[in-house]
Amino acid sequence: MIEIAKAYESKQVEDRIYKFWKDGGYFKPKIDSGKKPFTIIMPPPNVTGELHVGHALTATLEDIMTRWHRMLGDPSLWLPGVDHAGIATQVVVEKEIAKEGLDRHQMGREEFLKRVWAWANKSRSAITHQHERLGASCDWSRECFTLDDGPVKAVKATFINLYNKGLIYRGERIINWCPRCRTALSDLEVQNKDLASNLWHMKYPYEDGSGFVTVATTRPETYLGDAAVAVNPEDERYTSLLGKKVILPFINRAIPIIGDEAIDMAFGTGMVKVTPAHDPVDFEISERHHLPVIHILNPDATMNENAGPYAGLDRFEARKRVVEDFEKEGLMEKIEPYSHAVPHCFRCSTVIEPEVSKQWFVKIGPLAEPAAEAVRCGRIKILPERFTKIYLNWMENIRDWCISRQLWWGHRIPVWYCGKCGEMIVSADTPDKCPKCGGTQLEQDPDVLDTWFSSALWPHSTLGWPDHTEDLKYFYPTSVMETGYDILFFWVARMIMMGIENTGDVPFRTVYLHGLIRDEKGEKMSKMKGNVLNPLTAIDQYGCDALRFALTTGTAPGNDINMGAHRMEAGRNFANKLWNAGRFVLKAMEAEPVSRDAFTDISKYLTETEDRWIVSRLNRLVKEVDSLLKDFQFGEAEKEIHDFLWGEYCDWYIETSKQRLGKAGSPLPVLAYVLETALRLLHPFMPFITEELWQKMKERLPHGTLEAPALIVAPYPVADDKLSDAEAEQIMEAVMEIVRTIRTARAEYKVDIGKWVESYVYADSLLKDIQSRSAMIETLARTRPLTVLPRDKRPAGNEKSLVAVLKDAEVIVPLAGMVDLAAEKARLSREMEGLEREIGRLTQRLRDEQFTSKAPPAVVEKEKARLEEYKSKFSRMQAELQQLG
RNA sequence: GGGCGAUUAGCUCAGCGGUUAGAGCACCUGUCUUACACACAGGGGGUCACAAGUUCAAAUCUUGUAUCGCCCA
Repeated sequence: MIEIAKAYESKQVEDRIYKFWKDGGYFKPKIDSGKKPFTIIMPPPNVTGELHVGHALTATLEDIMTRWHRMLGDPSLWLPGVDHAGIATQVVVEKEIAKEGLDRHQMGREEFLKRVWAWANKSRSAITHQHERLGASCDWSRECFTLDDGPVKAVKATFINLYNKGLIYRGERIINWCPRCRTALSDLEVQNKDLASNLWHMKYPYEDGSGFVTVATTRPETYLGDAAVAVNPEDERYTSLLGKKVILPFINRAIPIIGDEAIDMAFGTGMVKVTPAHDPVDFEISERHHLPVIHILNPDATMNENAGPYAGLDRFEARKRVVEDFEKEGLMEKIEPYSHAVPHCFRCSTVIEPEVSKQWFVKIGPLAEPAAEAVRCGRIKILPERFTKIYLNWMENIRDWCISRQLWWGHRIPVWYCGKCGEMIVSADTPDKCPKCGGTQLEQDPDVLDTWFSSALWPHSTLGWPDHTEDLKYFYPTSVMETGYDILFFWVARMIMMGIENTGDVPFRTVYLHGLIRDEKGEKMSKMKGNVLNPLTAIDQYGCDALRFALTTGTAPGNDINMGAHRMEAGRNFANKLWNAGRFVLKAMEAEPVSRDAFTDISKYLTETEDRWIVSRLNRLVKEVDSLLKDFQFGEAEKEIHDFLWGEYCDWYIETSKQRLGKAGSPLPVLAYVLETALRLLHPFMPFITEELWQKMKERLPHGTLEAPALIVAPYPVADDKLSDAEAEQIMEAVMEIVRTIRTARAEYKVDIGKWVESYVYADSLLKDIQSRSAMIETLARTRPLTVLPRDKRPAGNEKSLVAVLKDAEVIVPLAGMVDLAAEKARLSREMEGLEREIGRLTQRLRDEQFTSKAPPAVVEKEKARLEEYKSKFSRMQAELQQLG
């Protein structure tokens, strides 16, 4: 037989196993109309570059669910894909060509797009490779890109449908303009940052020269675009001023003082300037009062010709100059420090300009209402539940969605304009002449759609919509949408709106949101800080299973995760522990064959108490994991499996089995059976090491014992209550307690590791069971001779011994000459004090009629049993104390 | 300004109505015991942020306070 490596070497395993799965076709579900499928559409990562550890978490959680369902026998589809990520990718490639001293305008649209495609193709293969390294069991045959023909068709169909229904319109409204990207952005793509700035109190003289008014603003340069000064009509300070006019200094434009309810009387002087072209609230005011909309900025945020003396200046330079000029003329009443939210571009962090612009919008109300209702009535469940409120709050306060982008990379808007008659043609195919005037001078809208417009269709466009494909019929609505909570609005909310609109059904039943990955100190990872954890580096260093363990264990759904080397080390150590347990069992299997029936009916091999115990514990674990997985508590499920394998199977069962191997009544069938079941349980979480060990077991078992060709498609364990055995568990608890007690005694009195010590155990009810386990106790505790006797055989006397009173037994370790009698007495007394306190509390509680009548009977019974146990322990301790003299 | 989350052992976090509250790491002691030193055995360490309330029973539910973080406006 081939030597099995002493330590688990992930590098020797992962690529080979992944190829084995892929070649075996296990990732591709078989459509079976008799079975309910399980479907996850992967939220597509951006094609901007490589995956980060947040994507690794997404992939791990989705893989856990997919593998679990696949093992349950559900036709399971995990459909992978990548997002063209319009603005993000364009920014990245622009930076690339900037290194060559180029910009996209010099290059031209066509050349530039070639570069972006080259970039995208490279990234796509990198992303695929990374997913493979992560063990992702997704169906690569269905892999999709948002600019593939299918999604393109879906985008066009959706645009045209919505346009025809009047839900897409073109209009002049306030949008967010990024002067660096030179495109409009939606409200979601803006990040507000609180910045320390000033509130400038500027004076505008009355037209009639009778004085001046003072307005407070955070953006003094926009005075150039002012169309009015506004006060609240209720504001008694200013009612007499309504209708008067003031002059804008330096440009000498007269503007009226108007009254509008939107004005906050408490802000500044209660009198504000109104700049309709560059402020959302002011724009609304201007519509109510028919004020002129005066643009003062060029697309690159320099001042335009309306800025008079400031034309040509950058916006921040203009601000400086305006302030200086007002100060020089004594028109600056005061400048007070003021902190306020300033909008920034979420991709390039440039300060955004709110700006009136002609753009395409989605009228969102009619889409949002059914989307909100689907969550409100529970057709879609959001986990953790607290995000439901956040979702609904957003949906209920949503504003129309600006979907046109002045970018080149993306879905071109399917609209043409006739150069002759100005007719607008909305069409999926390129029209050759104007349907109105027959003109052939048609020009397509130069803009592309917001990336998130195509991602919104993702759960159905990937399955073939608008065509009525078999995939769409079978796999839609999908089961779960799993993603980070930071993407709730971008993705999930819009997918729900568009899914319902296009298909009439919700896109998914459950939304599972995970937390963000932070670094070890809890700080957000960013390239700037240099604290980014590259998943491939982590995998190289610790192994994929270790990384997956680190990402998902000991975390609660929706909570942020602090990642660092420590967590991955823990994962690696666990993998190694499991590997060595496997190595132990596999080696034994080479020496001693395990027959097939151990896997069909283990009960006939449960010869000893510990066999019944471990199988009983395993069965409890299976039940527990099942219910945790159903409840989306992946981390908790994984931890339970970890604790069982390490703390029970390795620490106790393997240890006790060593003495029995190779003899009659060998525990090997049980060792193998429990390990095989545990491997199946653990497989969704740590797929590589489990598959590798499972295959090695399969090789060492009679042909056909393990029916499945691979663990990835082996059945997930099902609990069998016939295997649970309370009696065996009680006996083993007593045995383990005895062993631990003797070990502690040895350690406390620094008994040489090689030295055997004598010990006595006195018991009654479990006497026979403990006696039958005495060989085991001897070995595990290195105690010999071990005498197990009924309590009435206990000789009187006060030899200097270490004494411990346990739940079902007393343990005496003589340790001649070493025991400090006073210390022993003190220890016993301390323990008794604690017991006394507990006894008092329990007695009182059980005497309380409220408790006995209101608490569930099981709880009352439990408390009674505890009281009895403590009382018994207490009186036995009392007796021991007396013996010690 | 509104909402959400966190506050539990030195650190990072689980637990979220029912035993005297757990894990990993770190720390201390001892072991290379024939699966594993990426390990084994043992140990120390916590008025579960604070206050009031609900309950037979609160780390767990409610309300308030404080500190930190996030989201929205």
